[in-house]
Amino acid sequence: MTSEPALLNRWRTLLASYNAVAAQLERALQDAHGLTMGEFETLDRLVAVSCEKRRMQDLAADMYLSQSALSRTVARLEKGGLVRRTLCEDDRRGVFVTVTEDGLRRHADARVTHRAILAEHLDASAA
Amino acid sequence: MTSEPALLNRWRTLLASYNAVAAQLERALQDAHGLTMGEFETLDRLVAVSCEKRRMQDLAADMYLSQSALSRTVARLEKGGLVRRTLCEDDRRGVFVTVTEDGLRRHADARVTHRAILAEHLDASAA
DNA sequence: ACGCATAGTATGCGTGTGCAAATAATTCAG
DNA sequence: CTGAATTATTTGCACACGCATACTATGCGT
Repeated sequence: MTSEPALLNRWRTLLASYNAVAAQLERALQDAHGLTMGEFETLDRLVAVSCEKRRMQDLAADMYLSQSALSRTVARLEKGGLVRRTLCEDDRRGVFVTVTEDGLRRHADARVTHRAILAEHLDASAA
Repeated sequence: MTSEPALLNRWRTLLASYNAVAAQLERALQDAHGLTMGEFETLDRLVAVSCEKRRMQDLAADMYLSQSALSRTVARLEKGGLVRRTLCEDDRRGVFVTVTEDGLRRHADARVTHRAILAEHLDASAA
């Protein structure tokens, strides 16, 4: 059990760190690659297992986004041609999501920016 | 200088911790007190120096919110009667913000919820 | 006094989000 | 085999946010 003021302190630190980094990330990814942070994180997770198709719910599982937000995020990515949604034949309630060639390229580019921002702003706001 | 995978790891952790706690906080504060996280944080900062009036810009300084967001947040708080905006006589460009009696009460109530959520969810997602 | 650059706040606009309800497909009781 | 309960995803809606811009008030040079 942690003391109350210590908890508050940790929260304030977390809040500050997160917002500092997130703001820069959002801005940089948007300006340089036209991607939301959520869109990039989604791509990042998809690419990590690009060998296999992933269902929406699998994606949602280790994402901080709500199901509805994820649905729309994938929709945007699909509209941009970075991702494809295909019906799951086994269980037609499910939807498979796969990264396209374009998606792979955009992700590779954005990844550089992403890492750069982390290196620059995550150390600065370290705990 | 930190290694690249380590940075990524720290970021993922930060992301997860923040979102876990923030989501619960937002929900709890909203359900129990009709307050946004931003509204509560604003109140919290105002109450901390309730002896003195604070200008918008002073508030903005140690807040993660943009100026426009802060402006609207204070506007909402004012509409709810938790806060009062008065012109700064010295420099009439500035606006002073003060907490009302109602604001103090609501904050005191919400503070309990706030601390409880932190205690419950901040340790769980500790680094 | 006048105009011009600057500071402090507020507002129009578009966007992403979460919640709750809707839709679509599957499973299971009877 | 039919209808209720369940799972997977999408959509209607309202809201908070950031950016760029507009608006008001100071300060300063002339």
